[in-house]
Amino acid sequence: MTRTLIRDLNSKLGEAVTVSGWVHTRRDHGGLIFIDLRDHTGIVQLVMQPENAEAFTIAEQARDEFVLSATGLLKERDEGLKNPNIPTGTIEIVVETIKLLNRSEALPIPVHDDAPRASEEHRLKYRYLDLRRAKMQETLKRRSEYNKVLRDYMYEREFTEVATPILANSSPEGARDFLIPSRIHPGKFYALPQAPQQFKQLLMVGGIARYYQLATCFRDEDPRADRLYGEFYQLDMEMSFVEDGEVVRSTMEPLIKKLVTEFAGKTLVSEDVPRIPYSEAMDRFGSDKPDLRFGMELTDLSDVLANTGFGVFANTIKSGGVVKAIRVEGGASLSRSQIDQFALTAKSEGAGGLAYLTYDNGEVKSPIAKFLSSEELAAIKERMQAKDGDAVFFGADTRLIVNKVLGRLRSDFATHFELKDPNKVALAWVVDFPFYEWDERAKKIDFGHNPFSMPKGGVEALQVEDKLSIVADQYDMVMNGYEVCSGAVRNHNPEVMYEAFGILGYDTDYVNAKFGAMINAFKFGAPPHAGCAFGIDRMFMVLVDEDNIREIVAFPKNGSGMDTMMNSPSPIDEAQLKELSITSDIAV
RNA sequence: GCGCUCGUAGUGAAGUGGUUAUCACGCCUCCCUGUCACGGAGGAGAUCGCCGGUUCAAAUCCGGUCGAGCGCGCCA
Repeated sequence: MTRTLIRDLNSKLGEAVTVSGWVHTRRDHGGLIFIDLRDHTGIVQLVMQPENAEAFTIAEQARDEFVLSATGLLKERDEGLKNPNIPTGTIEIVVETIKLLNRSEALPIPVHDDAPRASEEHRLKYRYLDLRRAKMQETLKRRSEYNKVLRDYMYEREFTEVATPILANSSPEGARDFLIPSRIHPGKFYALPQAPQQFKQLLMVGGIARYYQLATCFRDEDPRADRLYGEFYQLDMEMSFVEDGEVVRSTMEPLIKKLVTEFAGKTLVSEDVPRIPYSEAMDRFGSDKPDLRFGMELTDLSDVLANTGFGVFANTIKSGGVVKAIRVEGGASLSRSQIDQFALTAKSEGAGGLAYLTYDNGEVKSPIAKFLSSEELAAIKERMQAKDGDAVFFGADTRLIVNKVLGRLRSDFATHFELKDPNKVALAWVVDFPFYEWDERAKKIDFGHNPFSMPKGGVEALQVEDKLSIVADQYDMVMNGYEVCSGAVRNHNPEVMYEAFGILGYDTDYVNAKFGAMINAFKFGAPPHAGCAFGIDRMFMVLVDEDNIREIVAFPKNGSGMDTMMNSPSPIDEAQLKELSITSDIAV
């Protein structure tokens, strides 16, 4: 008899049916056994009665996660026996025959969603069992739907999906590469692409005016809760002959809004997606990826406190630093030990300490209040618009450190006071990233983001005295405090490339050697082009309310870059290494 | 590479110097004909991550080490 999916049973009442799946739970009453059988569409109750000895014996031996195929009469349950708590609670299958398709040992981790969840370490080691949980089943299904939305949208707008090479070339800029030794060319290596950046620009030169790809990207950098180790996916896209805003406003914004409202069922904080210059984002929010679901902006108090008697503030300002503050609504309710925790966080971000004022019953309370004049206290209250119940937290240091510390605190306070509404999504474009940045360790300037973007103002803009003031025609999209996209108007002019690298001290030979394909291609009628890439794992994570990116990937690497289930990475035997002309003592 | 937190039966947790290390789920045996996280009786299962130290006494305190999570560095 053909197998029926459990979700389709309702249309077969009164018929003989066959269902296959796993033993979800078994309830043995001695003279009557129930088994809840689970397939990928649902759960149904099987009833085994002793009159049917063969089936009854198998049911007696069955245990959790045994694999069964059962045939019997599908009937509506008698009144009083129905269970309104489950979708198939009004029906059951009175079993005639059972086939035991496979057994299962006692489970190392629970498969039921209502059981306490095992540690991530165990879940990843037995991921194939973890994936049986309804939550994980649902997540992978949603991910598939999400990918379909992306593909359908791009296809409908006449973007051509092109696969670019996985065996690519090492790039001198950016993250660490994964290298693949070449067997045919001893001593030479492929690299897995960190992004299809150069290939997609070459596609523009190749006349594929609208390209996209759900591209696998590889980077050998340490992971985070929102960053996978090793490999991740981008919705990578590029367009030729685009006018200002065509990539961002007319093409990608509607897709992201559709994902937020239709796919995720969330509300946009603002239909209009603000463009915030990088420097303004750092100043107002202390972050280049600010969460705009809440305010709590950073306020500069350096002018008010320039001549204060509080030495820490005065000395900071005198030596060129700044004093800024955030007002935390309801912050006066924080206990001393809670504030100590936030102070610890502030220190971990580079602060010397965490000064604060609390407002209660018309009074200011603070360990530092006695160092501040009444005029200064009044000015702070006025500037911060502080009222009873609030607290004001200060950062005093270089502008860089103050922004970093207060930006982190702003986010942590918002989490503490539950200001991050999971049903809302705030989008923003952060624009005007610096073309060059000062590399403190190397004591030289380097590319800020991406050597392939166009400096705003073209080649003339590169002539200015202060190279750090040059702005790139480059932008990020921020979603609830997560960077989900990076894009740019590309540089399609070899002269600008040479000039941009020349400022860093690289001559044309260097550029020709490292980016020969692009430089050559640009000499043969390269169209102006622009594009972007969305980190689609991370964006999906935000849309489905997960705070760890490994939760939305079937087989992620752990925090040490290992797959403890497959035991990778693993040693390679001597013969394989020899074939790759790798001679060393690393073989085990 | 650095910082913070954690490591106790198969799983998840409790135990912060002193009886035989506690509980829940799971597992094993037996009983049970309407349960649905079935119920009842009994049982097995832990060198408290590892090494060293302090102490009359260490799961507990100290040092080291290994592993995990989070953060920093890093991520054009």
